Amino acid sequence: MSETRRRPPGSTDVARLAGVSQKTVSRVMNGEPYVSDEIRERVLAAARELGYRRNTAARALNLGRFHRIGVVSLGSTLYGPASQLIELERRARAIGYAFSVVNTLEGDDSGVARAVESLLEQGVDGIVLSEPIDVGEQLRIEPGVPVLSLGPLPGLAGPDVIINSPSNVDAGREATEHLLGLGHATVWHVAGPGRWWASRERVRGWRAALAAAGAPEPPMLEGDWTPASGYAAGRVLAADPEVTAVFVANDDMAIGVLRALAEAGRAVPEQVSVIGMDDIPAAAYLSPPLTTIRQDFAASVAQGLALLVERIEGRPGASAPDLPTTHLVKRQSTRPPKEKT
Amino acid sequence: MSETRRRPPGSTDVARLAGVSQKTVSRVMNGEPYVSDEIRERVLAAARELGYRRNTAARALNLGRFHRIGVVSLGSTLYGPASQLIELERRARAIGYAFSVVNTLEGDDSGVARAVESLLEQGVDGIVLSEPIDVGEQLRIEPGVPVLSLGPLPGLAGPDVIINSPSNVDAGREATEHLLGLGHATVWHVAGPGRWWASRERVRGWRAALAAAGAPEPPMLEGDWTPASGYAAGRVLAADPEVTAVFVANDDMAIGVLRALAEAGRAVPEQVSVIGMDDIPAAAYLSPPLTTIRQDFAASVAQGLALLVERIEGRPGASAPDLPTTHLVKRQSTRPPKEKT
DNA sequence: GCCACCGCTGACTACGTAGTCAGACGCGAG
DNA sequence: CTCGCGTCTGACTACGTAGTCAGCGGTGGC
Repeated sequence: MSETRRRPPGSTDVARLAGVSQKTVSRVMNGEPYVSDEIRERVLAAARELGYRRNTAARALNLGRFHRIGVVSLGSTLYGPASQLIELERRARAIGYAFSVVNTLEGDDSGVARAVESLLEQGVDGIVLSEPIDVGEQLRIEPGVPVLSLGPLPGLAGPDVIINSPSNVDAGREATEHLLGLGHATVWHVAGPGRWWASRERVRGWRAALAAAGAPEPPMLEGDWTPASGYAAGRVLAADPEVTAVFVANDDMAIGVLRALAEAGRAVPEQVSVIGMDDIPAAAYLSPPLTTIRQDFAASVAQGLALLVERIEGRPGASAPDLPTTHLVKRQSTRPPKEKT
Repeated sequence: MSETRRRPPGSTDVARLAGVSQKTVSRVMNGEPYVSDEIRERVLAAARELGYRRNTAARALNLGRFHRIGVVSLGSTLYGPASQLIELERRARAIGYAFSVVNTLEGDDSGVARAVESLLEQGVDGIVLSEPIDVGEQLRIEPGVPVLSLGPLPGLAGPDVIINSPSNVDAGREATEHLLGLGHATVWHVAGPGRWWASRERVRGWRAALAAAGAPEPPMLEGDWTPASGYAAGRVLAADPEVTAVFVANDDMAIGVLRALAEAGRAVPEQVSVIGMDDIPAAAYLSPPLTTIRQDFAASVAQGLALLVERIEGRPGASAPDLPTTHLVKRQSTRPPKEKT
């Protein structure tokens, strides 16, 4: 007569088997003090026997917490965002939080707001905006749910908003300084989409480095992170003999730039130096192997999540220092310019 | 006297404001029939005013369902797996399911079992094994939670297991046939890691195509999906003048192979044809642009998830037909072999 | 010897939702 | 007019957990 369709065992079932009260089972499962070793053992044995597992729903209902953080991602397969997402999951799980993702399509303006709403509906204690891009509307977040934005975002405001960003300005500066340091008169830039905060920051770093060196600022090209857009920008650059050094805002676009330069017969690095960013696994195996800037997502993500969880759990928490999270990987796509033209 | 720390409004609060019973609010929120239009409007207005949102925890507790599917992923940034993951999320959300991810590190043998356990703990109605790789132990899944494996997996068994795979055998066969069709005497193969089901399937397709054409089967090389491992394999291939055609199991490794061949002075495609797999965005911008096999994850993922949800919800469901989900993208890295040596 | 206190345990209850069941009302058929 | 039915609404309850508080027995101080 198995009319009960295999309802998973509850703490009451364990309690019955162990001959204790339901509350005692709860105490044991939560590792609370004031339980004798003998009873603790008996409860654990009973739990093991029944395959007992705490019911998350009941727990969340009672505690008012889900122990879950939600992430709004753009759903791209780009190396940078993907790495960051993986790192977020790793960290979240390490500190005892489950991990939900909602992807929004870039270009869908109401996407972010809808994604946030969807996360709130499914129940999360905090939200991470993984790749901050400008959204058309003002983004108003339900008070009570802290939001961590991995980069500042105009239009995103509220008492529960935390901003914590990897140092993209530094990255842009470092790339540009590397090329200037090799002796190039100036450095061209193929930027990412202007809507992305990360793009704009890299541009700022580039500008800052040029200004500091007193180098003229060439017109900026803009891509959309894809090799195709890099290729388009590369054709423009290849047509200009003045161009001797290019900072491309990610490695994928750099692949396109490399291709365009090769097709135009502009040798890299002999005639044109190219530096990318991200250090994708393929970077070392391109022709030529690509000099690039690598970001340490692990550190910045860990720091951001720590801030978020502090806010969620209401602890004060010492705000960690800003670590340097970016460094140059020298390969063979950059070198000093040829003597004179 | 705001001693209540902003407890989110519940259906009772909405009911009070609308002057109806809590049960009626529940009916309205679930779109049940037998509610007069007037009351429905009043309830909706009250809900809007209070910013009411159904409490997922209470819902899940009552219904015994979480409306959430969990995915065990390998946490790699590889294009294929990443695309598949994004597609999974998209589909899951489209059919009303929330989406949890747990990454396991490859090589950690107990990783998959632990990841599954972690998903069960956080509460999911179904589990997807996104990139099936061999696990050391037998994988025993808690009965009652259906599991969808995106590929068959030895050691994975149980009444609740569903297998649904993209056609990797076909992909391997198609790649090999393309090269044979161009006139190559035989085709070498750089495979992915043997632990991955996808690798083994592609190998099977390769072998089948060779056998069908009566072509000799050269020794197989094995990489780990990375450009670095492709480079290592490429050096071996470059040293053998017999090699005129290579099927590389993914585009990333193909980048490494291309690099190794270029360094050895073996021209692609003049001396050696190379075909990859995945059609990563960069494939069209390599030197030379890479011929490759593209998989349609959208179709296979949608089908697999549909099967899983049928099982979860206990519906019978017509099993969809196996769609062809793979096709050849011809670019410039393959061509007929030179006449004689 | 009495009381206070500590260590341990359990009864009771709240959390927010939806299922069950019963009751109220209006309307048409007999 | 009455009966029956269909439409609409609400009271009550279960779901599984953990917080609160009370109670029990033993021990040490006075």
